[in-house]
Amino acid sequence: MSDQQNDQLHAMRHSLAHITAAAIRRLWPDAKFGVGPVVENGFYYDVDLGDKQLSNDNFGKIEKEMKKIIDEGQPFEKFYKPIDEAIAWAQEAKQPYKLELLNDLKRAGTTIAKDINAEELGLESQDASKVDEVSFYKNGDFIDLCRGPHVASTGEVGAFKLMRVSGAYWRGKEDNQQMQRVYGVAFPTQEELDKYLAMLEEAKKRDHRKLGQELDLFVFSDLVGPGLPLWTPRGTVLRKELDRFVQELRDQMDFQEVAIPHITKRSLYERSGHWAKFADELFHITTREGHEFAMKPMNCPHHTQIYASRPRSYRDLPIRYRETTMCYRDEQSGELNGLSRVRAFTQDDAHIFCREDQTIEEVMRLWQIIQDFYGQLDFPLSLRFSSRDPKKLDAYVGDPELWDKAEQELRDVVAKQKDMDIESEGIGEAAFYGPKLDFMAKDSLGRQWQVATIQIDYGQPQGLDLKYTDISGVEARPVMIHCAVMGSIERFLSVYIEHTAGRFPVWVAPEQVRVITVNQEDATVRFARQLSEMGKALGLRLYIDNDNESVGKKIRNAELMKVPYTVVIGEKEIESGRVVPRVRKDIEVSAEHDPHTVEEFLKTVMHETKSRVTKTSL
RNA sequence: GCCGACAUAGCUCAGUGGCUAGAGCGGCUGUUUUGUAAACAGCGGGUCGUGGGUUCGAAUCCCUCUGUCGGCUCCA
Repeated sequence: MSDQQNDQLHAMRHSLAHITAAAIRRLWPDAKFGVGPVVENGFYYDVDLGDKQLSNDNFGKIEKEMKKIIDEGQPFEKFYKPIDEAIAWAQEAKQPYKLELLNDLKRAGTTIAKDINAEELGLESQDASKVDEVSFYKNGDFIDLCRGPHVASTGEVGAFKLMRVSGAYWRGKEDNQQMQRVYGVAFPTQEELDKYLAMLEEAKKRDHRKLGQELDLFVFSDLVGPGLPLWTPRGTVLRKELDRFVQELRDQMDFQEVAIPHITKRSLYERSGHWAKFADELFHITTREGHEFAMKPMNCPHHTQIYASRPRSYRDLPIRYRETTMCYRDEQSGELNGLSRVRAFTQDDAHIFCREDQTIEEVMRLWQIIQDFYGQLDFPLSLRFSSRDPKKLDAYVGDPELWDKAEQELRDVVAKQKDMDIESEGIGEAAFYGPKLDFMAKDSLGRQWQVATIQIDYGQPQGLDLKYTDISGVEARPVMIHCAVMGSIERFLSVYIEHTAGRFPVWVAPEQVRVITVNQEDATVRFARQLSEMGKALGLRLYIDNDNESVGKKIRNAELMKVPYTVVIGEKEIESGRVVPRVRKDIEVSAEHDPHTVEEFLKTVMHETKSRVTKTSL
């Protein structure tokens, strides 16, 4: 899409936000309005209707009113008011939220409280040198404080649909009044809107919570508690296979596996800095003797204590630890969501302790692991650079100079990588101990998810007083590099399940081959068992369906479970000793479905498993 | 945590103040021995999420708690 088209779409969506507000005001004249910006795929408007609760049932009415306004083809007119007149207008119109914004504007030269995103308030271009004038837009009798731009008239806004209403804090602050946020999506044409809505439908169909249930991958128990997924045998296969792949890639880089307890005395986190920052999010434990412990919310402090257990020489570095292990965080109940946000999650974690002169090379090699992993899984990656918030420097541990150094090192690594560039900057999204390179995976529906991360950390080695002896016999401070490839396996699987719609490639599939018997005769069962035993000897995951059901029914069941290969065993197979594998429909088949000997068939499946191919060769 | 919606059998769902709460699928039993996406019959299966209230009477109305969902806030 060209910039011009982009600007046009932005103006359409922004104009629709105004039309939404205008329609709401026609229906509820006492409505108080907050802000109404453009967001991804659409727009929203925050409103305060007093005691009146909006629900989806009201959308028909609001949309009808919006369509009237659109049909009226009201021109959008821009005009300016001196700031004091604007304030008088807000008082007159009984718009306390607008009044607050205008008063801020007058006082501080900006409406933007330091802690709020300018774009979201829709006012960043109300520039400080011109505080004596504020821009307004008017359509019909609806006037709104706004920087624009808008389309020429309400008749030019394309296709839209109101989607949902939800609570939202005024100016995004938890202590503030909660308003009702009306969301809409909008596109230039009905076709594009329909396409977007179809994508949402598809996303709903492949929702990992739904597929997790249907494919028997994981469950939640009310007795165990929210945010604590339990993995079934099938789901556990996914976890193991993916993790094994990560570890094989790491083994090429000489990582050593370590193991740590899942709790610690509070003193560790006081030293690392976690206690001060995250005490509320820790699961706390008090022993019967009154000592305070906590469940580990991450692994780095524990790992540092293995490093610190003996004197280290510059010759020992880099020391590379890896461990796939569970962490526990007391997330707010409203934050929990399927596998994407849980209270117990598994990190495929790694920590490197190295000399400063080794940092860049180590980061580059970690980067390679990440690329290999996501390349194999057919995920395009993009890069996000997460740095300190320059306004909240006290929220971080470590010397500011070392932070600058760490951020520069990460940028240097990016500069050396030919095939990827920083796509977005997450200012204020760094960890409290160091800046991050975050890798975003784009799934098959075009959605982006943060997955892998590489972090350079000078803060914790300092706080925990890690050292080594350098070449001149002097004590030196190692650098710590954190790297997770999947990040949280739970979260990664939520993405991967939706990316594949549960149609996992053969090497990941919990069940690779289903053997279906035509009847329950001895010879049939014997042949099926033979095939299955041979497969298991090769390390394959096979399951025999010998139920007293029609072949059609058993095929259907295998299809529903998205098993990649199904073979039917009956008289023909017993006589010929050959099978005709049925291949899951999404898999591209290069050859005809020729009969294979059992050995040939199993060998092919094994080859696909060992070399982790995504497409089948049968 | 906050705002709102929702919670009926293992699953998907019907039942909006009035007989003993239903269906399909799944489960079990029997019949059938099946050839590439659903054989037939029978039988089980529910403290209608929890606790309280209103009422002659509550799955149904009200409150509490728990859980789930959509957002907000948060995310080492």
